[in-house]
Amino acid sequence: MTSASPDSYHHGNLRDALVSAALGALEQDGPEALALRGLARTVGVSPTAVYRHFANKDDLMAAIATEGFEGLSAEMTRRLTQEPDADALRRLMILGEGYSSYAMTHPAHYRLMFGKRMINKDDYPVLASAAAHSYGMLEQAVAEAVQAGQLPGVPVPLLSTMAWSLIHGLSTLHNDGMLTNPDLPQGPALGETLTRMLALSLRQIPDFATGKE
Amino acid sequence: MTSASPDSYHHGNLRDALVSAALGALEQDGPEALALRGLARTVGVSPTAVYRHFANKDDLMAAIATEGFEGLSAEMTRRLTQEPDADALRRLMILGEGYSSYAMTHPAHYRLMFGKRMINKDDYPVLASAAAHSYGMLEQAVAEAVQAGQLPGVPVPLLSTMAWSLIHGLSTLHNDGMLTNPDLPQGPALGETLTRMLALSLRQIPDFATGKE
DNA sequence: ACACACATGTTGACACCGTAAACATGTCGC
DNA sequence: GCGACATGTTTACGGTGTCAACATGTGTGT
Repeated sequence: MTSASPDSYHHGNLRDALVSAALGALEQDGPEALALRGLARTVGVSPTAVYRHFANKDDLMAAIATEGFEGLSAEMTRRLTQEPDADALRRLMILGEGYSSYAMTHPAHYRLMFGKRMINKDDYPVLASAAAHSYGMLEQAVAEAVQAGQLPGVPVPLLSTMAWSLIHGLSTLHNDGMLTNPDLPQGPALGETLTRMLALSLRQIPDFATGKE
Repeated sequence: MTSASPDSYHHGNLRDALVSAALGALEQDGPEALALRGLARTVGVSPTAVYRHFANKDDLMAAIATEGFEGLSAEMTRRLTQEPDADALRRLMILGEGYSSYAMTHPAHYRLMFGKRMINKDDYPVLASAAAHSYGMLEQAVAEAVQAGQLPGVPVPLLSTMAWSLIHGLSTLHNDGMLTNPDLPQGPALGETLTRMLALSLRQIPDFATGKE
């Protein structure tokens, strides 16, 4: 182990420096512009030094995506602790607002997190687990709301998938500039409004909605 | 103009051939693997011949994305005509099912359609208009359902955005392999179920859901 | 204290990509 | 029939990810 020796041959902490540089470059130029050689350049190291810390570009991106899901979970947790007395349905709203807010304030990072088919490919189990944890927070809140009688007895996976789809779709459409209608609330307010609409409408969903007619 | 002369120096219909090759390569290897040189190779033409028909790679991708939105709209229209007597709310369900079905059966194409920030960039107005048309079909069905009293008097852009977000989010999560819960309906059935849930839950949304509390 | 194993960083090379400029060839209108 | 123009080719450049071989420090065991 080395304490951060700042110069000369050995960098000290290249891995973290590369990830930091990547996060910076991400929101600057978008995920498509991410280049290993570019990162090496900004960190001040030779192009192939990256391969001492990451097997390849996908590996680097998986690390960045993992950090993204961790940040997403952290933001949701942070908001939950700010409102400790919220009931289950309110917690679901808080999660939705936190989720969409994080996604909308880190558009390039969020896009990268879903950019490649790296999750559940047996490779990158750490990433898969970080992603599962973020989704698990949503599902748990849904399950608790069902148990508390605040949501109907529709199967929890269905309700959770509906919630996740709405929040994820809203975030990506927003980040892709597809929601340009001026009558719409802008920015995080849009996430709040739609999350509220979702929660309140789910309360009333009839049980037979899941069956064939 | 040339009738399709099949050989020799002039290809006859390089542009269409390139787009076709691109569509094939898309679902085969994913949108990231799309390469102009690769397309030229499969079509049997020199690498730079592409530039006689497309200004650059973005231009080609915009054309492909445009075709995607047109196919999406066509699929939704096709399903509507199969059930001409459907009321407004039922039409909304049909659109949702058609949308998600198209997205899930053309995952790479659908990803490309939202892959780059090409829409609404003043460039590619044809693409922007094709995308707007697809969304417009949803919005129109929502508006008609509101007028028919089948959906509450919540502002139409909000309801439409909610519907679009849910369907889009569901499609992308599915295509990214994020919906692995075995208790969930698989494939198009998932789109049908969630679309039905959406439509039926939206019916019950309270008007005050859009306001601050 | 010292040597050596190992982690880390570098150099050079290769194949691939997007794209521009200059050139070749075929086609269509006058 | 001839010339303008559309279409396709060749060549070239800088960029990328990645591999193999090499260089350089650092920490550990004796």
